[in-house]
Amino acid sequence: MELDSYLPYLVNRLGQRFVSEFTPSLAEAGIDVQMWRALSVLHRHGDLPVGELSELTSINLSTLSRLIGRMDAKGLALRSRDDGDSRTVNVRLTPEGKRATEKLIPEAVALEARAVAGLSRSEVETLRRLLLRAYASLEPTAPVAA
Amino acid sequence: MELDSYLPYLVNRLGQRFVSEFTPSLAEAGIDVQMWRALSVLHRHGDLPVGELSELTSINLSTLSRLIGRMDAKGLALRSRDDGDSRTVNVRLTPEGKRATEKLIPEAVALEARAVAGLSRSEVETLRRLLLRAYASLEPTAPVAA
DNA sequence: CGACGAAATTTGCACTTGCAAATATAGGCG
DNA sequence: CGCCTATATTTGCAAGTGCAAATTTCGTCG
Repeated sequence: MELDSYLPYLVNRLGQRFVSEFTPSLAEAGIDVQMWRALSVLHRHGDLPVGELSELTSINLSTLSRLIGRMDAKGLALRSRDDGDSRTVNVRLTPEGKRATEKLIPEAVALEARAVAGLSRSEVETLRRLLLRAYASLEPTAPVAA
Repeated sequence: MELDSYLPYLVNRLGQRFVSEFTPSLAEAGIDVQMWRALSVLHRHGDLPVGELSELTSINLSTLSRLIGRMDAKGLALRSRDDGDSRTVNVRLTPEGKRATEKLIPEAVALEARAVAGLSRSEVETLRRLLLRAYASLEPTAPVAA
């Protein structure tokens, strides 16, 4: 195995760099990376059940459950039992959560811009598409030729 | 910000999927993801000072220090003060550490293969190159147009 | 040579994490 | 309607994690 061209290595290394570069911006707002992930997904998708939020953020369910507790305590998000199926708990951003998220977006955009500074527009598009395809290809539900 | 095409999101999501898909294989060997990262980098590079290992694995120094302790306890790696500069501690795989790593490589390769199953050889190459360039572009030492 | 600031690593501490077990609610069946 | 299994979420527990402070050694300057 050639580690230097091993895809999981390259991907996670870049991911970690995104994290460590963004952490300082978040820290100013008293937010950590996991919380940012939840906030940005909720901002994009609106109310979500805990389980779906877990899938969309790739945050472990039990971890997420406690994270939501912290977001609640900070006044950034709320829980409410679903009307239809009350096994389900829906999470929603508070206005303050929305504001906090939007305040961070410019920095997030700037970070991405910095990462792709050396790439052409079409290279960026290519990168996105390939990441999406690799991700889909690892879908746990239907990946292997069963 | 369009989250669904936001690069840090796509990258970290794929990275997390690599992790969660590989974790079971590792668990059988009593190894966790961080330990695997250290093992594979040491396998590739040979002896390394803790600091360099930290950079190459993207593992926080203090975390890594303790991780090395665990690897030592498991008989997978050894520490030794550097001959030249004894502030430096070098980490080395034991034969058992090397064996354990090599035993896992086929599964790691298979995972990568699964991820790129839908991509052509040249698309995979493109993906690698773009990841590398984005990574380099975020180099903390010389990134911003100062 | 002894003192002083820099570099590499480790440790104290408070908090987060994931697994597995527990809880809460649904929905189907006799 | 009550019971049993499945689904959604939370919690107990035993680690793992990162920041900042402490430790160890180095290299230089007076």
